[in-house]
Amino acid sequence: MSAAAGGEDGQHAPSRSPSLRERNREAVVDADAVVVDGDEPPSARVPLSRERIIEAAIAYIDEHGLPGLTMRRLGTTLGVEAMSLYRYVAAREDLLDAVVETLVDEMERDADVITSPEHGWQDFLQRLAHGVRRIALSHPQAFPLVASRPAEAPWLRPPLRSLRWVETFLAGLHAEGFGDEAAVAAYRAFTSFLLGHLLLEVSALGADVGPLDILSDSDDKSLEPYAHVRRLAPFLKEDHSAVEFEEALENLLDRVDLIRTEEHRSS
Amino acid sequence: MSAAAGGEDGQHAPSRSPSLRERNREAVVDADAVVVDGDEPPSARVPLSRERIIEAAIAYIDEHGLPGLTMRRLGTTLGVEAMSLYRYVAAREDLLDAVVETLVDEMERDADVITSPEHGWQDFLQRLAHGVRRIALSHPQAFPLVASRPAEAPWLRPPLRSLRWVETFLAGLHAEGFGDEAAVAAYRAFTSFLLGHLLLEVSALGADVGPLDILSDSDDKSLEPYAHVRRLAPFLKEDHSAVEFEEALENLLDRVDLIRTEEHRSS
DNA sequence: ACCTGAACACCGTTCAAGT
DNA sequence: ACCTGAACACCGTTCAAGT
Repeated sequence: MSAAAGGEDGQHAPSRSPSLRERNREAVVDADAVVVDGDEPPSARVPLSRERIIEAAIAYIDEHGLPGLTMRRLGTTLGVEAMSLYRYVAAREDLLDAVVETLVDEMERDADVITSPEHGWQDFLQRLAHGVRRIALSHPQAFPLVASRPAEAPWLRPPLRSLRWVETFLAGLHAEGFGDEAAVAAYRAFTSFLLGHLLLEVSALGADVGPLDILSDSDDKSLEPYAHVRRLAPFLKEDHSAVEFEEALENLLDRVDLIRTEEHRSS
Repeated sequence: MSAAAGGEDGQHAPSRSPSLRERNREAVVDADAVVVDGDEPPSARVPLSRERIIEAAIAYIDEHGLPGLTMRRLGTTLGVEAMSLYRYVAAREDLLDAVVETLVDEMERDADVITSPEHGWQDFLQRLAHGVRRIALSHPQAFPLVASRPAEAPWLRPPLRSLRWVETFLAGLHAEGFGDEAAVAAYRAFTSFLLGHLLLEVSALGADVGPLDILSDSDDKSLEPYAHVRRLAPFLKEDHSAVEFEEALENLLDRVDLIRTEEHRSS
């Protein structure tokens, strides 16, 4: 049924992606400027580096999907044989871990995300949530990795799965007067809210435009037994992800507020 | 870092799994009893079937993880060459789709899940939620597939991603007096709540027992800059997944109640 | 110091051939 | 009708060898 679609993507991947190449070159030039500061051979081949490989991997996943990412194809993309990559990454698995880490850290360079509350904890959490959402939406193919890679510890919950972000989160709430248990409870609620929404949003983006999508305009026989689905099709097809996100975020903030004040009473 | 762990699992998979074999045999005998009804050759080799393959695939993923599942190894598990599988499944991708479908339909055989409300919609949704949770927890390695396989349509949201379950959901709420938009909004809220919680719970189960897990008992130098994480470690390490789930479910039901009554006022 | 050729053990998948 | 042998094009990964 859906096999044909799936079988396709693992095969040929013509690597015509000028923008990718440019981005890499740019990134490396930046790095050199900082480190070597002025004596790089002018027209020499840009050398490989871990960062360059990871960036290329993210770009490749964004363009061709995760299953399309192959050490050999990634090598070709970088103008190099696959074996060369192993100087910088231990294995494909290691590369995928690095991709997740880089994605999560991308928020640090997001100007709208602040690292400690300036206008109250609600604003703080709102910026954090929107920052993660921006990442998810700009890397819809790669984002699911953030959820599916095994975490380093059970309490390092996706999508805020780095020590640094957990620290930022807890420190922020602490500074805003949250008690210890309340901060942790808020962290838990926040992560599961974010993960559910963003994964769903991202999965909707990648949904097959299959036979079920024609469902609205006619009485498709395959929908025969599903009267309610058919009747509600117009509503189901509407995309409310943005407002849904805002509403759920509001609700979450209310819950967090409850958590906060409840703790004040009891402990 | 975590590369060694990841690299390991793709290699050797000694197939000593008597329980698996037994389950398959049993399943097939059942099927034969219904279809052929009495004239199967007594000690003949159980023939392959799509169901048997899918069941075996689920069992294999549960035991060895998703990346360990290989057409060739699955064949061996079933006492057959890999090529034989292609009589029943179009491709590995097709098999994974079938695994997801089977998992989702497993709820149908769950006695505690009812297919239309008997004691109000809250009870109905509660049973549904717990049913999905039971599946997730009993197949922690396979469950993420439910979220990551591309959906057939954007509005078929994981983890309730079958026409039948969406119909059941909508019909149930409709019967309980929900308006059209309210039922759809409830479906959206319900799925994202479920997905977030279950994915997080399942991912915690599979978390590496790595160096970060020792974090509590000593002042690990790697935690130096993370004062709050270190201080809150005792709280972070506590596992509250069950109560967390119940609380979030309660909250969701409250929200759904709001959605329901709001619609009554406006439309 | 950085990259590659050649090789190994594995993959998914096809198809003509066996029983 | 059902399964397999042989083959193909692809993988990840290692390591000795090239520059």
